[in-house]
Amino acid sequence: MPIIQALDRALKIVDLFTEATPLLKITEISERMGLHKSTVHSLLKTLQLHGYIDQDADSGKYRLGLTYLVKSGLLLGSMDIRTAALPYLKKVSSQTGQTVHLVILDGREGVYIEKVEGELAAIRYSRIGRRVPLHSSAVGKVLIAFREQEALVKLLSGYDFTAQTKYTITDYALFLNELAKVRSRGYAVDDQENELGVRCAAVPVRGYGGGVAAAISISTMVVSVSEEELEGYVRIIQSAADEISSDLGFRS
Amino acid sequence: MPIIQALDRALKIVDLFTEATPLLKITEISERMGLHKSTVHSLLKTLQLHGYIDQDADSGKYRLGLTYLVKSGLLLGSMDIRTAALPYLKKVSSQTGQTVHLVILDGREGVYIEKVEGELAAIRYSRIGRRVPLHSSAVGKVLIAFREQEALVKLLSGYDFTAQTKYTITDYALFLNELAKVRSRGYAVDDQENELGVRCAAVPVRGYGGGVAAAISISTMVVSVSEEELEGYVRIIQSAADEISSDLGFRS
DNA sequence: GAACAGTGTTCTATATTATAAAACAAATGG
DNA sequence: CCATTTGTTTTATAATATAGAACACTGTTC
Repeated sequence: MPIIQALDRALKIVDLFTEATPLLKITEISERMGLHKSTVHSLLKTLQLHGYIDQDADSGKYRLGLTYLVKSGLLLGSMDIRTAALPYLKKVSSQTGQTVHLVILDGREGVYIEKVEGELAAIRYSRIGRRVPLHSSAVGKVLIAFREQEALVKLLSGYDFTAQTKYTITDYALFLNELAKVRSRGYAVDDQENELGVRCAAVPVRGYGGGVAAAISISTMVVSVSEEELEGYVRIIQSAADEISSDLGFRS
Repeated sequence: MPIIQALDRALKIVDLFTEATPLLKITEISERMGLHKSTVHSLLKTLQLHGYIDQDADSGKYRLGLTYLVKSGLLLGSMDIRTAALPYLKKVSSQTGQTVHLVILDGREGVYIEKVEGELAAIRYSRIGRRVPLHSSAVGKVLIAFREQEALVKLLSGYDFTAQTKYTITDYALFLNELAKVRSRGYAVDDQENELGVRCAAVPVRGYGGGVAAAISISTMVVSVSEEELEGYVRIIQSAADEISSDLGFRS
């Protein structure tokens, strides 16, 4: 097990910032580490670049950076939503026999963070961690439909509406129209827009703050499930999503 | 500004763990970083050593470690207590003309995290970040007096009762007795036990959870302030501490 | 006010250390 | 059961971290 000295030293330096000594000078650090000033300086600057430490404006001393807050929030957030959702996803899948997904927004794409395969359908293209376009998927539509107009415009400026199938919406105005429909109905549909032969529906999961934290989708094969049947499934994933949202602390 | 490559790469790797992709295989990481597997492996193992990433038990995949939670808690905690306390410390100092300290526990020592000098007294030995023994200071006594018996015994096992002055309590049993007195009175006194000519009083500041988060002390010169006057000061720092505790979310 | 001790920073040489290739083992899957 | 893909270990080399020296800057002390 080879240990990278530079990295190891840097993380040990960070450990020097305790409740007792939240502010440290570069000289103090080099003394306590038994390292040269210049060595410590280089390590500190690199840590600072990533926000692991900050430099006090006037005193010039170093303190722990906000990256720790950011990453810990991320840690808690993602842990919660998956563990909260999984039992409900399994329930929906066993009720319907279809494949169910949990997807969150990452930049300008959706990302599958959970998948429960149904007995009836075999959806191949999805996999946990895999990315999915926003404009060609039900989950993608749900993930951005409820955002504020301003944020939405910014997100979609320069967006690449590449056609995935012949049914994919490739026009900006048409897509905005589609999103308005999603808002009014409360759920999104993708009718072979992402993959031929596959029709999906998706509903939003809301987090503590009320924002859309994730989307749940159900994927069906057009040859075996009609549009009417899919609408029935929508009600099922809707109530599952509501229960998950409630578990996450959302009150409507 | 020289950037340490190894450290920079390691922190970039950590950044790959997003809400969207909380679990990553070593191969995925090396692909996305454009680095060799073995290089990534070494970096990961070193990060893991410090708890910045964890390895999933059965899948073998990596995820963000709990160190982020620990350090962010630390960050919030220390930031809150100092900013919350400072205005009250200044008020006490200007009211009394004496020097006021804010001290927290770090291992088996107290550490000054704030100091407001009074006009009348010039306390030389203290300084922010400097350490003070638990057994010879009023703040030290307060910091540990309200801990549970079990934790207290563990903390004091093998404790070094070095005499700071001829008045220092150097006996374990006598010290436990002193701590009992602190608990019953609600405040602690150090009568030239840490420095000849200096007499201090200290009271606890309680955090959100109810535990003793810090201690506030007032330091006086024995030649200018009588024991009776010091008792008057105790009431002043007591109410200051209560207000700070309240600001920190403590409800009695 | 001048000398001084302290600070953080930049630059440069060299020698240590990170790096990636290869070889290995262990698991996965068709 | 062979073929892939995985994570890990080992090893050589070359790139990189390291610390020394020199720098500029601040604030203290006499």
